[in-house]
Amino acid sequence: MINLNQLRVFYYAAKNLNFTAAAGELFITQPAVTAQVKSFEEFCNLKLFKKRGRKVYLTDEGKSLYTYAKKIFKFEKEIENIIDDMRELKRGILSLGTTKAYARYFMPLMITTFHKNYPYIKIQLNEGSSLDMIYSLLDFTIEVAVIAKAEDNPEVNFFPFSQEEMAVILSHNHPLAKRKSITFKDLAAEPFIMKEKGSGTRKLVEALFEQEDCVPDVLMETSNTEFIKQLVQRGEGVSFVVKEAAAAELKEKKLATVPLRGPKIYLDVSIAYLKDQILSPPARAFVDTLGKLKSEDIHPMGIGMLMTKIMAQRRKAEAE
Amino acid sequence: MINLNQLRVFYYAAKNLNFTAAAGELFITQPAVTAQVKSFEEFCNLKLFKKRGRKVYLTDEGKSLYTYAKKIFKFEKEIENIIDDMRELKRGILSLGTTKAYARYFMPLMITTFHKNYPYIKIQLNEGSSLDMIYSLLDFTIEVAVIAKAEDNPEVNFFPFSQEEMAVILSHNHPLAKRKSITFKDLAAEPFIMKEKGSGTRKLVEALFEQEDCVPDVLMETSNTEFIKQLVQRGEGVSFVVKEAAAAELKEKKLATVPLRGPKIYLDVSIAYLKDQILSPPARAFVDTLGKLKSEDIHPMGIGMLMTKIMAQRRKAEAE
DNA sequence: TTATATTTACAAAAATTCATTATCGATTAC
DNA sequence: GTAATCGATAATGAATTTTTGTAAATATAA
Repeated sequence: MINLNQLRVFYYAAKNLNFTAAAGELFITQPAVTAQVKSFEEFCNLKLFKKRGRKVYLTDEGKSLYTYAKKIFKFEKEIENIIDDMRELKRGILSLGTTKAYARYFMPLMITTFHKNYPYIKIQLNEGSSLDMIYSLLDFTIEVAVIAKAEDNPEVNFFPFSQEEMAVILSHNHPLAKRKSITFKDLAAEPFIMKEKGSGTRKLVEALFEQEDCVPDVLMETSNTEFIKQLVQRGEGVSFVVKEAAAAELKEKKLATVPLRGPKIYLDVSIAYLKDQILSPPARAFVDTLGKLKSEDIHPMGIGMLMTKIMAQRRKAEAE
Repeated sequence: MINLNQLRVFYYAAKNLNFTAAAGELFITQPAVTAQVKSFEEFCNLKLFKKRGRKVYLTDEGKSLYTYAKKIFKFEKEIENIIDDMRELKRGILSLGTTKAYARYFMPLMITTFHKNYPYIKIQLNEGSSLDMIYSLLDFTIEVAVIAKAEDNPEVNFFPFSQEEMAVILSHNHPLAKRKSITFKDLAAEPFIMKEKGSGTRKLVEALFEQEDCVPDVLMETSNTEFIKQLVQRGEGVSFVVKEAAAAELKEKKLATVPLRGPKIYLDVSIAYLKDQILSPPARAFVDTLGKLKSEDIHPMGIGMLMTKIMAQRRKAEAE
């Protein structure tokens, strides 16, 4: 195994053909160069320099080694640049995970914003239920997840980030659609389209039914919110979803909603990442970006408001 | 400047994804690996490994660095091989210098013999007068010269190697050609074709004329022995050359020779290289090869005898 | 030519880096 | 549940590297 410190000193000495100049570049003294070159020559069992008066030349052997040493120190310089780039977020990978709803309604904007600030960071976005994403955190597939706190996990930190208003959705001609307000007891009598296991929404729905001492009549369960909306639209059943996810259909009167009796229901959305895990610079930057949005405002704030806010910030930024 | 020792430890740790195994490969203990990796991470200001239970993984940043570190240590291995090759004479350059006469009559055989023993060593053969070759030694163009000791030089070591018999050459119909023997006094009366300045032969000739208190009537001087022989053959003058260099013409009766009165005259041929200069392995090997030939025999021995001897050795070697 | 500056070599001492031992805590495998 | 595996930590000691201070040789300039 070569002593690469000796090789480095040899390289600088060979480059300059002057030990004193090499010492200057290496920020050491000249005797240190002499000593290291000597050690390296002894290690190689080869003379690498020949001296004539106070001038220094490479032997043929020295020339051979120099051409290879050059390559090594070219790569060293590359590595230094890469380290700097990674530190300064000019290079890197951000592995995110989120739920389908967020992926569709919120992440695109969030990510383009992030990408504008950090244009050299590649983004990998994984989708799945909140629980899936927790597993992905645990097996290092992703570093940060934007999910509902579907299930607590001792190894994962959750930082509440936003609250999404939920809404009952019904087909437009559904009998309940005419009511002023309803309760979960009412919903228990209807076929219910439930989100899949591991979903944060499902956990919330189950809790709400239980609160009112009733059980949903689950017609089917799926992870696909688009599918849920279509089934509800056809009058196959009712469901309870993030309001923003059905905003378009509600506006276009394809779906109906009725307020629940009592306070509005929100789905807590959190930023999640592993406990005791130092985040990579890209992940850190992403979390900070989200954190900044949150800290400046009062809750509850859902996707809709956040989007409005982000758009406003971007317009402002572009105007400057 | 990266601490390449730290990079090496990182590389082995990343390769194994196991600090203890890396320690084993590096012949150090595991705490040393932990410490070096930690130092390197601190230097980079980046986390390079993530740990889950007692398993270790690379972060994305670690993966980036690993791909580059691999390249560095691939080159390190190459350098190690080159060093070994150079030490073991499986690679290298032999820069020789010699006179035209030797280059033509002796070196080809000498070099093919050397090349058979050291097939991977490239040979660079320079030609010139003995003095030219001394200058080439001094400016590092060549490392070893096989020349006459035309001029002593305080920086050059001369090791007598062989003695070449000299001969007066005359045109076949030259009046002196009929004599039983001649002296330099006789030659002083004839137009003399002299070798160029710096030539070992010239130095010898001048000394011999001086010994007999006369000066040569120099018709012309040249470095080209072939040219000398042609001029002599045409009867333009006489000359004094290494007998072996005119062997063919003498045999074919194109040239005549007459013995000098007194003992035979020899031109001393030496191996020369710089004083206090450690020879490169190829040069060392070449000098040793010549040295071995010399030490086994009694002087005087000229090119002709040496050639015979080398041929005999080679036949013997081939028979084995 | 002499004086001056430059450049490498050498030796001893100082400083720094590096590795080891011993131990702990966490995790995994049997 | 026990033993084995693996990485982290701290104190100690060894090895390496660097510096300081000269010396010797040789260019450079006056």
